[in-house]
Amino acid sequence: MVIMNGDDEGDVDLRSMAVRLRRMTAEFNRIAHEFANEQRLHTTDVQTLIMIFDAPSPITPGKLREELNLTSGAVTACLDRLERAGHIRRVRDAHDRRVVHLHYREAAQELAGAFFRPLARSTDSVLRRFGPDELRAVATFLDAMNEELGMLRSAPGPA
Amino acid sequence: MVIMNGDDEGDVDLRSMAVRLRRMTAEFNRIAHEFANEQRLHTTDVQTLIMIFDAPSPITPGKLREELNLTSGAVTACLDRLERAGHIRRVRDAHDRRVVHLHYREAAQELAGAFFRPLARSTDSVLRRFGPDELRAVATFLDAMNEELGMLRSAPGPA
DNA sequence: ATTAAAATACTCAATGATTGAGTTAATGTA
DNA sequence: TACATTAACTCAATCATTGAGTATTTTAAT
Repeated sequence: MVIMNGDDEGDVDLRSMAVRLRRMTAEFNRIAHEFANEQRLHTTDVQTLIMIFDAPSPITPGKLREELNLTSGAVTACLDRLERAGHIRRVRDAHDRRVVHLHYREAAQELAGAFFRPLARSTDSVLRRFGPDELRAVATFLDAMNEELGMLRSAPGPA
Repeated sequence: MVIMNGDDEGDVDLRSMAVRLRRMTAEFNRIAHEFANEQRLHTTDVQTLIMIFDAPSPITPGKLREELNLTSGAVTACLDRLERAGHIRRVRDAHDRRVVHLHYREAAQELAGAFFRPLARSTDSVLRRFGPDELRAVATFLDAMNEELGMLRSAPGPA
């Protein structure tokens, strides 16, 4: 069977899909970096804010360290910057007093709005073109990718 | 109509889709950062290498500056590191001698292999679960997103 | 109870990538 | 020929990140 690389008619092969995915990641990163520059923030700070926002329940510095692949010192410095700028709040856990929970403030909500709005518009404009079945396929694909990628957490190598 | 947020039965809404996309970007970034650490490279270097690899024709430092949202000084430094490490080659354009074209060397190919292999395995394992129609839907979605995100290039603001 | 080990977040000096402002060289234009 | 533009580069200053170590709290063992 001949492997076709194009988007036009042929099968969707692994390589073309991987390039698409990498391209999208690059686009997202570029936008995040652009936004960070505008807001006098750092890319790390923006990534951290997004993590804090998207987390279903208040996240901890340790989890952030793991998710962003930073040292604990870098996380502390990043949280210091965000706290100093009034974007987040540190809250000590009452039961386990070693743990800190991170909450965002209104200032950060506005910031997040400014960041997400254009993205949401783009995403919405794309989603509108698809039917429910196709959307479900895309959602299932993304969920599967996220689960699969989540399993690639430095299986080898020490902590 | 009631907006449902879950993955189980309800419609796929904008919010849930946006979160999925952000999550995937975060996973990719984490993996790239992890790989960079292992290889004693920087995240920027890895991103640059990926751009050089995925570009259909040899890319220039100027294009990189634009894509990665860096200053030209940072790009030069990054390319210096990659060239010193034997990953890339700078080639002056014969016709416009201001322009430099970037080519990768074999060393970089091996590096890219080490980086992409696990990702490819994950992607492949996911793609295998979908039929041709669904795959086409996903591919179309990604293409549309990439085009739409590509249009979000700092429309306002000076260069 | 007491001690040791593990876990969480933090501190701080050193490193080094990135910025910001310029320079150099090549090309296009009046 | 002079002027403006473009592409890449240089370099001192800045500041995020690392790496090693500290402080505090919790868990497990004796």
